Amino acid sequence: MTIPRPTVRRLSLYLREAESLLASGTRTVSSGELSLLLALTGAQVRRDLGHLGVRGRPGIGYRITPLIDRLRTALGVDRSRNVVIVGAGRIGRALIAYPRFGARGFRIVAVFDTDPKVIGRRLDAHIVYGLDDLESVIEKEDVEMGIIAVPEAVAESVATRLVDAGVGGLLNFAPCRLDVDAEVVDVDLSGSLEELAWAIAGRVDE
Amino acid sequence: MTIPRPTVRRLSLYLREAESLLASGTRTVSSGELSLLLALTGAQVRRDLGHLGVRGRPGIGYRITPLIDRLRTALGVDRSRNVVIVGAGRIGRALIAYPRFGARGFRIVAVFDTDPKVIGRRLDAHIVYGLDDLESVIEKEDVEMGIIAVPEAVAESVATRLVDAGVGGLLNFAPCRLDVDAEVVDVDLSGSLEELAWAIAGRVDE
DNA sequence: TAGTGTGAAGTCTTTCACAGCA
DNA sequence: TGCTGTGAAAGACTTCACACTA
Repeated sequence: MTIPRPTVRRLSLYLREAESLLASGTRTVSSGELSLLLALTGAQVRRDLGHLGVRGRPGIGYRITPLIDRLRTALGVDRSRNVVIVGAGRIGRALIAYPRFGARGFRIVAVFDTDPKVIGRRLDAHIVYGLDDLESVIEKEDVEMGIIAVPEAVAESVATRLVDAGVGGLLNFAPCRLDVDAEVVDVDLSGSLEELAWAIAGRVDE
Repeated sequence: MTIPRPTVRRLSLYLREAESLLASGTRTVSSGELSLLLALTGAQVRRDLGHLGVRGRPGIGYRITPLIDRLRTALGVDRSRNVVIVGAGRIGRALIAYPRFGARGFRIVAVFDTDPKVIGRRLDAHIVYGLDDLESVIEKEDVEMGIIAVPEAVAESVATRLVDAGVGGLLNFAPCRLDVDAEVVDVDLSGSLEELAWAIAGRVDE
């Protein structure tokens, strides 16, 4: 039972919405309600939740607590995971204390940089390590994921070192492809703005 | 001739790669070469470029200079566009001087915040404005796009003000849906990390 | 009655495979 | 010969529509 990638991306939205509904005292939600909140169709919501094996009750909808539990296990955020950030530049520093990471069980256990002026400095709760310590920290802290927030020029070499040290997943902010033997999710900031420029330019050929 | 959304997302990659090839002195590139560089298939590259009306030469490939020109006009980055950032927190500050925005013609013309301790302060080349100035600056500077880097609680009200003031496109970093009459591209940082967690958890139901 | 679960249909995207061309 | 451009096939995802049910 494999879940389509577009569904996976939506699971995150369902989880966020379900938690918010639970916080507001709601116990149960229908596919129609969720579809309005998230700008989807009811059929899509039912299909997506069906992929997870979540069953709703006709006439009622889905019970929120089991829904949240199932979403968490499906996304793999039902337990804590250790994460390192490589690159203590602007993007790296913005992510160090990003509260939503902590709320999903992603624990930033170390931050690395190559700049001697930054190494050893305290950023939020973290002392910045030199890149030399990468492998030892990853092993000691049982790191599962890495965030690449370094310049393009060194992104692939950093990625390779992370993967060789045992990291299985990379969140890549560098504007290039990472050719490594690990799962990679790219966050393409400029690409997203270009997609937006295309959309407002009228979506058509001039 | 409308371009599929998945193709649009790749156009940005082709543009990046083509510029890099041009810089290294290459004049011509085949679909096979591009597909290797970007981890796509040759057929996909040819189909994508075909959507743009770009023609290659059998036996040779695509001429890089016209390819770049065509990609730029298709993406709507063939001219400069004025952009504002709302929210001078960690994410907003990381984006103020993000060099790839400038390289694509996105000009950050103003940064806004509500925090009196930040308003009036200089961040890179920008003085932070109070939110009160939002509408006047947008009008004066002919702003086409806005970047939402504020907390979820105020994201939608900020978005509505931007759109009412005439901004046609929003890049949204807040973890919520923006229900506004404008093009919106979401950058879901936590969602991306959750997608990665799902991927390394084995992509299957336990 | 209000809402689920799901075959079947529809739509969108990718890939195949190959004629045609410089 | 090496590579394009593209019908046709395949595959992936979404939507329809409705029997079913608590």
